[in-house]
Amino acid sequence: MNEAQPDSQMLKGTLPMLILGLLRSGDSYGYQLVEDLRAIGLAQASSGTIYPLIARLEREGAIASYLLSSPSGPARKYYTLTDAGAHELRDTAARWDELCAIVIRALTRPPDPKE
Amino acid sequence: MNEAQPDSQMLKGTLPMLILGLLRSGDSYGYQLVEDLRAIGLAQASSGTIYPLIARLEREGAIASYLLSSPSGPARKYYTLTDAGAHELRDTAARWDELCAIVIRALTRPPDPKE
DNA sequence: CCCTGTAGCTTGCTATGCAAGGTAGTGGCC
DNA sequence: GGCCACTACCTTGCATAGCAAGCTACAGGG
Repeated sequence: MNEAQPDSQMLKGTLPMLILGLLRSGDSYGYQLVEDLRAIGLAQASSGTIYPLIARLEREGAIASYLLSSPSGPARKYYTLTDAGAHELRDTAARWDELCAIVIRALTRPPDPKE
Repeated sequence: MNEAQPDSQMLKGTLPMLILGLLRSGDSYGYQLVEDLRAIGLAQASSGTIYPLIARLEREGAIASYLLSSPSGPARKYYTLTDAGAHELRDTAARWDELCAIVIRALTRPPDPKE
């Protein structure tokens, strides 16, 4: 029943891609992004990871922010994907695909007959 | 022409799986494993990464080693997959599959209609 | 008045990939 | 002999990034 959770090391480098990917389907804010990540299977997603990450993405220009008041708490800081961010997402996804291909090659390699 | 290379962060946590996967097709040694990783597409694979990693895997009992003289240099330290290592490989591969599923969910999420 | 939920953020820890460098054995070349 | 290249092993120091823990603050309910 307990679904295997990807450990935190395995997650490294893929999280920015996940955030940018989520933002592609509409603007969002930190708290919501954490919940979205949990909803798609990343139970370990924590705000201590996400907030520094989105701060970095904004600093790098991949996302931009604006404030909107919340009906149930402090103001929300919404993030939107910039053109640079969309480009970055495509690049990162290409690297991800390449990594997937490498993993497949390593795990499906035929047995060495000389042994 | 230049194939996208997965960056080093993205690689974290998957390298042990790759090593164990390669060893499943036959015993090998550090130098050879580095070359194998390059052959399957990981151009950045370096001995400074692999040697500490296989040392850790042996310490943890996932692999075991034995020495064999080389026809062209110092003795080779061959590594073989233990039962624990095979088990570890299955577990890690399950976590990898789960991560792949999460990535797909994040990148193929339908656009938010409310926007 | 406190507790829960929402929403933002920081600090300190840790794991790990990698460049750089170091040692050694074998063989080829001048 | 002296030098270089290739093979083969290993270590040190650094940078990155995920995460637990903790902090502040607003809103509403008991």
